[in-house]
Amino acid sequence: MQDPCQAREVLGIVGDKWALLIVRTLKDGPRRFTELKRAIDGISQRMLTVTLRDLERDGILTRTVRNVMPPHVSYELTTMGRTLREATAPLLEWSITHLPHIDAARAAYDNR
Amino acid sequence: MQDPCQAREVLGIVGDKWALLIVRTLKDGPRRFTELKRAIDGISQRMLTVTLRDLERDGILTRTVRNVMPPHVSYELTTMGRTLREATAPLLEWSITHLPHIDAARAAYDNR
DNA sequence: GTTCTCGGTTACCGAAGGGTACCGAGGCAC
DNA sequence: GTGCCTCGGTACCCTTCGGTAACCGAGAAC
Repeated sequence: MQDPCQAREVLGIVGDKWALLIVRTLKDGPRRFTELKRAIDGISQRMLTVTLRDLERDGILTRTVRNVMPPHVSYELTTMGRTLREATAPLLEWSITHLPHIDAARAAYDNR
Repeated sequence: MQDPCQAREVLGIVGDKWALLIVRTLKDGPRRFTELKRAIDGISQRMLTVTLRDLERDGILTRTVRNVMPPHVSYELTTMGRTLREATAPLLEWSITHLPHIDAARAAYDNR
């Protein structure tokens, strides 16, 4: 790993809370906008729109519009997106397994 | 992975650009404040202070002060911090190797 | 005595994050 | 007709994030 400082700007994108969760949710295939909104608890409509747009711009996922009414827009990981998914999986797993430890550490810190 | 939504708040911490870079920089042992500042190109003094404090609070690293003058403060990963380091390594590596692809995708998107 | 160092803290302020209300067009019930 | 629903997205607005710059205190170097 020769230049971690150049990675800074990339981390600004993929090291985003919502981006990580979106990529994770798309791991099993394409999803529609509203499906993502329902699957990712707590994300607002605006943040979903904005983050999807950013990820599309960066080539992580594709956006496919079918011109029907009501609108049908589906999002799917690109090849690069799938490699990103693999790279982020350990971090997501870590977050879930260590959530209680972090809560405990934080409580201990705040009681000092 | 049963509850990705609870992971959201954890990701708010560890999925932070600066936190990822700090954890990475500490992988080879303790570092002093100014060493970190020099190693992590582009971080401001304020963000280094704030992020270190958050990571200490969450039990990712320890802060050791030696009461000498000039001050000597060193930061070191905890056991949990080292497991986090392992979980984030793939993402950092991915960021560095895919930086050019992302730049290209973004340029293509913006030219549309 | 002036200036440098380390490891911060604080005030200021612009930029970015993020929630809510609203939109448009078709379908359906009545 | 008239309501009201859905889907995907935007406009508005407030709040937090985060960079810059100034300051600190005590020793040490010049």
